[in-house]
Amino acid sequence: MVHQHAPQEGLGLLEALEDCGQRMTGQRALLARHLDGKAEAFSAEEIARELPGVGRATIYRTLKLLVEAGALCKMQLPDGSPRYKRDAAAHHHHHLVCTVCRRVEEFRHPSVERMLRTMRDEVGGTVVGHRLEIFIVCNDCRQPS
Amino acid sequence: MVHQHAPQEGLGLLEALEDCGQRMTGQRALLARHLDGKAEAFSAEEIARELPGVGRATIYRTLKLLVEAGALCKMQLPDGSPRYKRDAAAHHHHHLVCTVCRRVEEFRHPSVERMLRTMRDEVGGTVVGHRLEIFIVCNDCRQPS
DNA sequence: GTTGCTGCAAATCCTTTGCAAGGTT
DNA sequence: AACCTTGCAAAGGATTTGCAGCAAC
Repeated sequence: MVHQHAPQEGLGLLEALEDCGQRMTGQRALLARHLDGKAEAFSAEEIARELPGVGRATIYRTLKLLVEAGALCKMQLPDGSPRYKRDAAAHHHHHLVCTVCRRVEEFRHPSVERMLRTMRDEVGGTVVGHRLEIFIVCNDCRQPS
Repeated sequence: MVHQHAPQEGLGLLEALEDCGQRMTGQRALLARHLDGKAEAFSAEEIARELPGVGRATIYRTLKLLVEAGALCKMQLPDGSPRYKRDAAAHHHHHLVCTVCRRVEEFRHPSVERMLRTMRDEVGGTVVGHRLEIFIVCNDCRQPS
């Protein structure tokens, strides 16, 4: 079985910001609390809609901070539209994206790590990173014909 | 060794368009001939600059046709900026992106296929696609300190 | 009191689209 | 002739940025 990370809380996004030496403002606290509650991937626009009290610019600026802090990861759906997701795993993981409901799951699997280790040795050059997304139709979306 | 596809010609992009039943216009021929000469990945904007005689809209429309025809693939650099690349391999492959010079190579490797086969069985849901990019510093960019 | 943060609006980047005119089959 | 394609300019989505005012440290 693939190990799918539960939508656990981790450290909380506010803490992530504090750890970067950022000032603690009302907007950031609001945003962090709001995002902490999101198990699923979301778009910046969606957040702007849900938090009319926080300016769009602040939302984008804060999301970027959180991505840089490693507390969120930014990814793209198959059609290229951007989504953010709480980084439940403290570290390295990959994404499983349902092409129907657009839900995103994080996963780890030894076969992926094995592949990456192999590539590290085989590739001409130094591997500095990667991106892996697997597109699926999830069990919930596979209609019970 | 990874099998890196040489920047070979393949079928030519014009043929790809013909095969889709598209009309053969002067702009399309120009664009196809121009892209045929490109070994490296490129941006749409770059093409628009290089072919001032062809309208931006036509360039985007034709690039999209070529992507749908499978003759080009569209990808994103690590920073998210979009790039197109001639699809040298007739089929399925992955990308090696140098984070310094931004050059993109296609590659295939059995370890990747093995990993995908494993994931197909392990994942909860039906796998319908994937995206894999490995970011490197290529040998040319690794400065001879 | 500094320095950093916010919001607004304007600006940017990448791309799509409406529409009238012209090219292809 | 019928239908597709083109180009222009406007529209659109996602983000960024300039800047003045305000809040955190």
